[in-house]
Amino acid sequence: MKNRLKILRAERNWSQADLADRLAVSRQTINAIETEKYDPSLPLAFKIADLFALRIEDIFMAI
Amino acid sequence: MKNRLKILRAERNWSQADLADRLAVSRQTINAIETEKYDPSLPLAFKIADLFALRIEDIFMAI
DNA sequence: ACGTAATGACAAGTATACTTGACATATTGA
DNA sequence: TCAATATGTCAAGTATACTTGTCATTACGT
Repeated sequence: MKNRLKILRAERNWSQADLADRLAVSRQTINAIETEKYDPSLPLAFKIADLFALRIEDIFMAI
Repeated sequence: MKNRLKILRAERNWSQADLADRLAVSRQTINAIETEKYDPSLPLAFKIADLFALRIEDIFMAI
C-alpha cells in the first residue's frame, strides 16, 4: 500500500512530528507509515483524509 | 466506526460466508466487522470497496 | 416438525498497528 | 562551524485485526 503523506506534508511544510501531533499519534507511527513499514488502521486513515480534506483513495493506494 | 456491509450484502443476497470467500477472509472476520467488534484493516477496507465498486467513505463512516 | 443454512459469539493463537524511549545520522540555519 | 531540528530505526510493550475451531441460537424450506 503506497501513500502520499510525505508529499502532502511537504506541501504544508510540516515535520513528521507536526503531523503526528495533529493526528494525535506518535512521530514513529508517521515515520513507519511514510517509510511503508505498515499501513495505518482504518480509523487513522479517516483522520488523515479528514485533516488533508481528501478522500482516503486520494492518499492511499493499493499496490 | 459504522458500516453498511450488511445492507450491501443483503442487496446481493450474499451470506457472510459468501462475502468472506470473495474477500479471502474468514466468516468470523465479516461477522466481527458487521457487528462492530472491530474495524477492518485499511487493505481489507480497500478490497471491500473494490468488490462493491464503492468508495471506502461510502461503506465506512467515522462515528 | 425436521434438517440445513445463517448468524452470533467465544477461546486461543498469530500478525499487524500502535506506544514510549532511545540513539545515530542527516539537514538546516545563524 | 556549531547547534538545533528532522528523519530513520531499533527494542520492548500493549492494543487491535486477523486466524481456526467450536458451539448455541435463529431463520428457512419442505
